[in-house]
Amino acid sequence: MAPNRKQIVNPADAADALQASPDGKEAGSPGFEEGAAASYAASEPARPGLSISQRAMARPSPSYLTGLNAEQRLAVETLDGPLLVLAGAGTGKTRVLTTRIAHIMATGKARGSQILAVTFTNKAAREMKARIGHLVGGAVEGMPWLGTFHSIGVKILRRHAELVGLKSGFTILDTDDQIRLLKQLIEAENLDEKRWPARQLAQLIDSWKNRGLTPDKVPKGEAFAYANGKGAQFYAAYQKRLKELNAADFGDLLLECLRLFLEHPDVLAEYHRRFQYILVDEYQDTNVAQYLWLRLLAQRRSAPSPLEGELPNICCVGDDDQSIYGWRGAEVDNILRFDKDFPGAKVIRLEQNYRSSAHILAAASSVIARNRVRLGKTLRTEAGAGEKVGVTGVWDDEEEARVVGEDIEALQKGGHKLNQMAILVRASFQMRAFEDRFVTMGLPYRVIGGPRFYERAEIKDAIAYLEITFNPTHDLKFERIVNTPKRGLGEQAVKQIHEHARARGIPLTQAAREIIETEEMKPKPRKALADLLAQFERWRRQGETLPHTELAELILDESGYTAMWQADKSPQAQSRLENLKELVRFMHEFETAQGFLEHVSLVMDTDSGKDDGDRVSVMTLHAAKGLEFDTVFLPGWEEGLFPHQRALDENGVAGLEEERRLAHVGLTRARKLLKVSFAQNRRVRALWQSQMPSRFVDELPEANVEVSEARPAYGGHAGFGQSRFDREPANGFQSSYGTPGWQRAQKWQSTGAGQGSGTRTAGNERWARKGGPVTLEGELVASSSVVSGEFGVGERVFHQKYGYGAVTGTDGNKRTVEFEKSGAKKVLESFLEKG
DNA sequence: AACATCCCTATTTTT
DNA sequence: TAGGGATGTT
Repeated sequence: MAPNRKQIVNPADAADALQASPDGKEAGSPGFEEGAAASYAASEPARPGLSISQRAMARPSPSYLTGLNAEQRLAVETLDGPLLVLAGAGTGKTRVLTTRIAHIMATGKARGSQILAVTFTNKAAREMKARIGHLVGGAVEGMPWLGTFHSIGVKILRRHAELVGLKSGFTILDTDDQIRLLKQLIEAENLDEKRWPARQLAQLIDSWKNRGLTPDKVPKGEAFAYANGKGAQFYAAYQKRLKELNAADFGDLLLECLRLFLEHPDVLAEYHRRFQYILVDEYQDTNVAQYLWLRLLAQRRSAPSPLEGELPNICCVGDDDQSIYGWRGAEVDNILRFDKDFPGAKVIRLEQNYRSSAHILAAASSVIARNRVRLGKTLRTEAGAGEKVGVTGVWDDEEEARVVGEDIEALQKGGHKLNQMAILVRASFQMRAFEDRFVTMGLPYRVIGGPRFYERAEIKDAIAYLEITFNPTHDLKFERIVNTPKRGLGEQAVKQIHEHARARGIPLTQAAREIIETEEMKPKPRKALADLLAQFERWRRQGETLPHTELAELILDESGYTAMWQADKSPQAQSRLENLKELVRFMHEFETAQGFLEHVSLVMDTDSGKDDGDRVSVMTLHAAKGLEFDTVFLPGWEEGLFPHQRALDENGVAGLEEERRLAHVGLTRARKLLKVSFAQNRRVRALWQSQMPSRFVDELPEANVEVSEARPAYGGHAGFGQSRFDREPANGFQSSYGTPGWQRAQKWQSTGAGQGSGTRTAGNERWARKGGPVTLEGELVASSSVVSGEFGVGERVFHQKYGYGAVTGTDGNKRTVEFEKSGAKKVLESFLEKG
């Protein structure tokens, strides 16, 4: 599908297309907060309470500026004109952003309410609020325009809803609703839903919206990507339906805002006056629509004060090397092009890394340096060399999980907190092996990301009940729960309601109400429907008096929804009930049901970030962006998995580079310890595949890597054909043997419980390790959990794979053994047992 | 309406 | 292989 959708429209062209509407009368346009705008003038101090001398004293070095390095400080103090802050991983990006805001307010350049600060996630917005509050020493109530693109979009849209064909109370559709709606449109067109899935259309429409394309602007060629050219028609029909339903989907929150700004320059001008400073977090993740939105807001034609130049005060912070969301519309190009989009822009690079030790940083830098499309940064650290990056080859995913599990246990014994360890995978199916292993080990872990709270069916159902109670015209929510739990309103009944509604052009609930007055429907469903409608009505009345949380409980109860799950004997039913309780608990944080619903439709993370103890985190690389851990495990570095084959197939070099950025994100999550691994064999769907180590493994510089055991003796094993591990055994792999790192690895590999030598350099940690990676002689053997003692020459030993034999030589942690059945082999001592 | 069976698909995922 | 969704059967 849409193979080259990214190439077709140049964002800049799209911008021009959208800007075609006249624009120029905002200069003296009357009205909105004219007076207020005047008092907002930048020369006026925001804190008139401060005397000049007080402010002057604060000027030399306000306390919030101390501790910033030179480049950070410059980024904070360069207030006027466009500024791009290229903030490498771990360089204090959020600190700069928040300090900058504090600085703007402290210097009296603008008040909190005149600053637009956008983030991508609610989490980021929350964090910024908290940190600004900390800096300013108080509440952040003064920053109403700090939020996600979407939440700010909604806020603006609600104020001017009528101008784009909505009413202020419009609802926000989630993906389910969106697809249900499209399905109906597709059915109405008598299109084969099999051949043209609604899901695909939804994605297509999303991608158009991401690029700021309204139905009339969809490129001809792309419209043909769906149903032989009906794509754009469906898009237009869909938008029309949304307006009828008084609803907007996520894309609309931005796109309709854009339309609003373009069609109503006076409204745009109002925001021009309002926003004296604009700050954008994670700029590398913006899509075209967001870019256009920002550009419109930033490019005010008339400066509010003659003292201010024409240059917009927009500051974008981001890192092109951490752009990993291209697949969902992000345009790295936005950040790459910043200085062209905003003439006169200054660029400041934050290159001082405060997170990782030198080996880790060097490894990460070297990998990302292979990307051709990047602005380029050179990260520095003052931290010590630290540990080299561990690279391990293992037999399969099971062994990988075991090895990681053992490492974690050893670290834990050495006093490391599980909270400071993470396993970052490329694809979520990889998590399973780890979960299985951790469960058997009894190792506490938590999975981050995964199916989100709000995406769970029971949560959506509960929300649908609430929504339909307060908003009877919400057809999609009605449909969702008419027959959940089953109440005899099957396909037939729903169809009947639908037809009536369509014929009369009324919402479903109203149609239902009319139908039950007639004899049209069979008695049974008719009664069920009448009961349901009566319930809606009753709940609505009760909602006027009951607190919303009690109402929610009542609804879940009386609707039979809770009972439905109680009766369900599937294993997940219990957790679903838990989730419902959690939802109600969560509602307590809101004043009203409406407030809750608004929040839920936008902020779909519950961030039940309760501290549930010391646990290892397991998550995808994508989910890890922005986080950091002392120890990071990066399993599954295999060609096809990472870089993912599909990224390569669908996006070629660009896809590879995004995968490489993902690798870079993963590597830079680690503070002290980083362990990369790859398996020779992995079950991909049904069958076992032999895997080749990822090219990214080879891109890790020799000098910063410590290979622990991975060389198969014969290159015949398909998996290793082209890797360094066998391409250049002499100076590649083997050269590591002499390094201190390698010797250290040997030491802890051979360290067992029965042995006293588990201590290791670098700090006071003790590292104990049973078993180890087990690639030997091209064959892999399951390691026994039984830990061996020391075996000397002449001792009779047993090996799980090769059987009995006698030790004939020693080499570090390896033993040469003359096996009775299979001849001489060199094996890791830890796999030997007493014979 | 409930249950069985077939068929398809299978990275990453915020809002 | 597994899970979900759609279709078919009782």
